[in-house]
Amino acid sequence: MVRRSQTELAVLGALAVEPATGYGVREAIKNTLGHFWHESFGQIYPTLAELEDAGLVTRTAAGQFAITAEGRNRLADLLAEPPTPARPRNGLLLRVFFAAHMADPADLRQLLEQAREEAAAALSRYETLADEVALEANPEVPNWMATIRYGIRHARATLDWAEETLADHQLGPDPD
Amino acid sequence: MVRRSQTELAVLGALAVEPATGYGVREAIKNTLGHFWHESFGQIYPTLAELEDAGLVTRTAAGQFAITAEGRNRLADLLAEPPTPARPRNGLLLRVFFAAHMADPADLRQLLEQAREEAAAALSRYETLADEVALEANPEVPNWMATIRYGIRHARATLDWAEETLADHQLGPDPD
DNA sequence: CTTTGCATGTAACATGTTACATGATTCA
DNA sequence: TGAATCATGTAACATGTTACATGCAAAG
Repeated sequence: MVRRSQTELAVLGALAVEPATGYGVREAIKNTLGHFWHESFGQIYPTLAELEDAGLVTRTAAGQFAITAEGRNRLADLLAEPPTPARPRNGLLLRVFFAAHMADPADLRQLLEQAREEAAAALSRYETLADEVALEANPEVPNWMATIRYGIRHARATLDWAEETLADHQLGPDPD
Repeated sequence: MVRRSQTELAVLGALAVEPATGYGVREAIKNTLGHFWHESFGQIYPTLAELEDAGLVTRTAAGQFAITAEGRNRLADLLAEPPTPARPRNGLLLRVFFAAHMADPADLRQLLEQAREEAAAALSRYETLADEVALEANPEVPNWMATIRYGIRHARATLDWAEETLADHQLGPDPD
């Protein structure tokens, strides 16, 4: 039984798409799951070692890790589990909530403007990503697109909220 | 210099609103910041002890913790810092992304339905909360409302996404 | 009088990041 | 040949949760 079930899920999932080195698993996660998931090497290598011990992955002749039949079963089990509830920790909202205690009201404006810029940037990254993914020939594409659509909706929610809140505080949009 | 800057910010912020016991700080965070922030006792008590050592809070005669002038300066400094970027870890999207490897396609449907229910429940909690907060006589109310509006927009984004995705997979809404 | 809520704290554990050490390969 | 990228791993640290121990006060 391997702990770290969420990391385990991410690693097994990545290897279910295609075999990869530990480095490659991290690249895969960074490039394709990057907008909603993160793993560091310090998590990936120990997890791969444990998965190998448990017979859920093996090393191929080419020096890559590949998922085993047992690994696929384990992956299916993990996918059926409800997501572990993440405790909320939103640094942006924490600051907005206590904004009355800021030294300078401009601090709030800057915070909101930065949130707006980041959301706008995220939005255009998602649009590009959606175009790229749509071209791939893979039965998993609909699911991948669903995660991108989630990103788009939430980025737009943040963008609209930031603009609304800027207007609400009569700080107005950046005139430059 | 106290580490744990985000916990420090949450605790100082709570005490800037009004003095409280350690227990009360946790209640305040749970009740008012609950939808976007979380702290456990294991974080709060050591942080309060460090804040006291640093002269940022003191114990009142009534046995409560109160923020000092230095504490308010520190709070203003922390509020001016950009939010520490949270590494994304969305267990729902992780499962959706790898849904092709689920044992049973109904698992995806169940996942999405649960996300939809949770978002709907969150939405109605926010509506209630907004009504309550609107009645409070406190200059911070506009900022508090802003955080609730953020919650509403994001809950609605999740709700719409879940319904869209359920329809997309031709699984349809739950007929019961 | 006993249960619930208020209150404080710690120790063990789980999780996760960062910095470092090391070396092969590729490409300019 | 030198820089960048691929590749593996560990150790120290930071953060955060959970379970436990303890006791008081209020309410029923």
